[in-house]
Amino acid sequence: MTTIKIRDVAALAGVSVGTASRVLSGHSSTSPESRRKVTEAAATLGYRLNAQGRSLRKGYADTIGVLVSDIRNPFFAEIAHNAEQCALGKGFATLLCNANESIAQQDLYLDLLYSQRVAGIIVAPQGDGGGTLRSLLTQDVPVVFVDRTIDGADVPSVTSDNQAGIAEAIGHLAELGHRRVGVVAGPQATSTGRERLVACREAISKHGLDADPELIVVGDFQVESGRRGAAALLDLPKPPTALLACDSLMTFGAIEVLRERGIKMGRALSVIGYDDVEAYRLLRLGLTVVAHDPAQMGSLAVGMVLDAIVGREVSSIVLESKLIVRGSTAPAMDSG
Amino acid sequence: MTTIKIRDVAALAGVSVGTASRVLSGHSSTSPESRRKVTEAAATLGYRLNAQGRSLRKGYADTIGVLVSDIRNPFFAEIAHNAEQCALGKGFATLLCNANESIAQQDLYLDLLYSQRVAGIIVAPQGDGGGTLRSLLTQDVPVVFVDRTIDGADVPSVTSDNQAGIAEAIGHLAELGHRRVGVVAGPQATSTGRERLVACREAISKHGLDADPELIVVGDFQVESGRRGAAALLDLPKPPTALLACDSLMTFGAIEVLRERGIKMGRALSVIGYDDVEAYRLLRLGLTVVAHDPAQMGSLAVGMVLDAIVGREVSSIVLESKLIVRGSTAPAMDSG
DNA sequence: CGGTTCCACGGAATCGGTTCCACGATTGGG
DNA sequence: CCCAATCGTGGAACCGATTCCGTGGAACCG
Repeated sequence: MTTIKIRDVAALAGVSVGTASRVLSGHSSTSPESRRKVTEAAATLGYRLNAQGRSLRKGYADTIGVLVSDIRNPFFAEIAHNAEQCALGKGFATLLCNANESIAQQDLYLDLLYSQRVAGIIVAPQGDGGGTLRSLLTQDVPVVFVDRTIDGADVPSVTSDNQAGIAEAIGHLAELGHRRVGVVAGPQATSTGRERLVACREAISKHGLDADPELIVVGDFQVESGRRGAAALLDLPKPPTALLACDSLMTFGAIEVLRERGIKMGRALSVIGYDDVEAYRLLRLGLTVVAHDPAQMGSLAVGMVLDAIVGREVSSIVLESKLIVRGSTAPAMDSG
Repeated sequence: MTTIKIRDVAALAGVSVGTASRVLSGHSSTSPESRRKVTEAAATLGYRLNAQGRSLRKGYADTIGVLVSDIRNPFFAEIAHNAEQCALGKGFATLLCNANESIAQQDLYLDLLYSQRVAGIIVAPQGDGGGTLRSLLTQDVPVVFVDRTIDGADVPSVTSDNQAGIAEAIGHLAELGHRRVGVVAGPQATSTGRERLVACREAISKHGLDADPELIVVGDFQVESGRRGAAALLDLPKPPTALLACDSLMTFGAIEVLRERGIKMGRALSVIGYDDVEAYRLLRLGLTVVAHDPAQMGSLAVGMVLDAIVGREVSSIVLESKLIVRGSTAPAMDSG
């Protein structure tokens, strides 16, 4: 079956290609008579637009790109889902891409999105801002960062106040009498990984907690690294009495280890997780978490990128990050 | 900044556009000399391909579409992630779309994917196969169904043996002495929802369990409907002693209700969940589940659609679906 | 040394819509 | 009644890359 082009529609309708195009894209004035004939012909033939042809001529597509770092991470899935729904409401379709926490894949998909001439790009970036990302910023496609940023890049962003969230979390543990707090930090190639680690060190020092460097392990935002990190901390000669994991997937991994070792959260060990993910509700006592609002991040980012597309000034937004206390944190048992 | 076209590259390299194209796409023979000059010129100018132009001319793109029904569902996130990684390995980029369990959105994104002239489409379909889906199948773009199917549609698919999985699950409960098994079934607009419900009824009847129709409630594959369903079952005058939820998100919802009511899984109530999702490991005693292999579903679907693209015959695959017994199921307490 | 083959290349047609331009017809105002 | 403005339309140029076709030159063989 050969595909139907606008030429065929025009022929059947007995009008010129130009008129058919005007009717189908609906932007110029056309007579009711040709509107009827063209619409009818298109329906009869089952005509379907070729987006390539259209956006080649128009120079851009009614499409935005959303590039998240890991679609299996429920936090990013929520951002992506919300961004997509919000964009759809504004008449933009979304191309969702998955960098899989790999800079090479991030570059690959940025290239793809740009080559598709999407109208704008929302990205949770990683790396140092080199590679495709840097060269992309010199092009005229609007980019908005979400969740993460790149140092020195002049790009509007929607982020959370990581520093405040972490400070509150460590403060909470300090109040409960914990002196040795283990931290499973995120990758230092991401702004969130760096900010959260810095905030941890600051808060630990501010509250005069044990600053033993062995109490900090660095993971990569994946479940497995949460497992390794938690295991390493628990295996220390003098293990921590509380544990903070700086990302939802690493939190999963850490909790798995506690399960396997029969360590009870909120009793033998206090635990603070990251992102208030739906799945945490499976825990009987609940999980104390540093919470963000991924849904809002997604929709705000879409608003910003659409503003940028029509040339409006947009400025960065920092959302609140706050501690939600549930059953997984409790006073230190062997304190003082 | 005006965008760089292949014409500019050719000019700087001192060759014709034809030669520049041949070098950059690398399919025809070119002299080492022009290869060097063109590559150099492209790098100097920061040339980036316009995919619109290319695929308009070639008639298709090196891109496949993956349309899942809910990206926040970890089961589909896993399928999508795996499909995308697998496709990437074969040189295809993936456009990931989210139907959000809505037929209208499914149609919208199918239209989008087709208008982008993707080389093939993987979809977890819903509805009766009408609308855009039916007309899409008359076009020449290969389609592969994943997880779900549409009755009467002649489309290759990768699915799980729902019937066997459910039979095993109900059999397990029957062996443990349960007579009243509550079921939170999926939406009847999906093949998986229908198959699983039928399998439940068959198994319940086969084992001579209580066939009280009130023991079956129908949800929509979302967390909230799992909550409502579980609550309704527990509120029955004569509540079930075991519960089976037919999807991962509804399982989440059901467990939340048990948490809130302080009902202990594996003691007061036996619970069987669906899909062996990572998050279930948060449960201390583990969750007995009917498990599939979403990773394999994703990669098999990609293999099939790529085969179909090059014109090979492909036939449907039914993957195993099996029960994994963990701590959430136990002998009935008030049995006999 | 002559003829054939093959390679690399330039030029041009092409993919499918959109939009500019020009023209004829219709309408309204003076 | 005539001129001007307006509207709808057909035709053609155009977006950027690929690919077909034809040609010139080098290489190879007899």
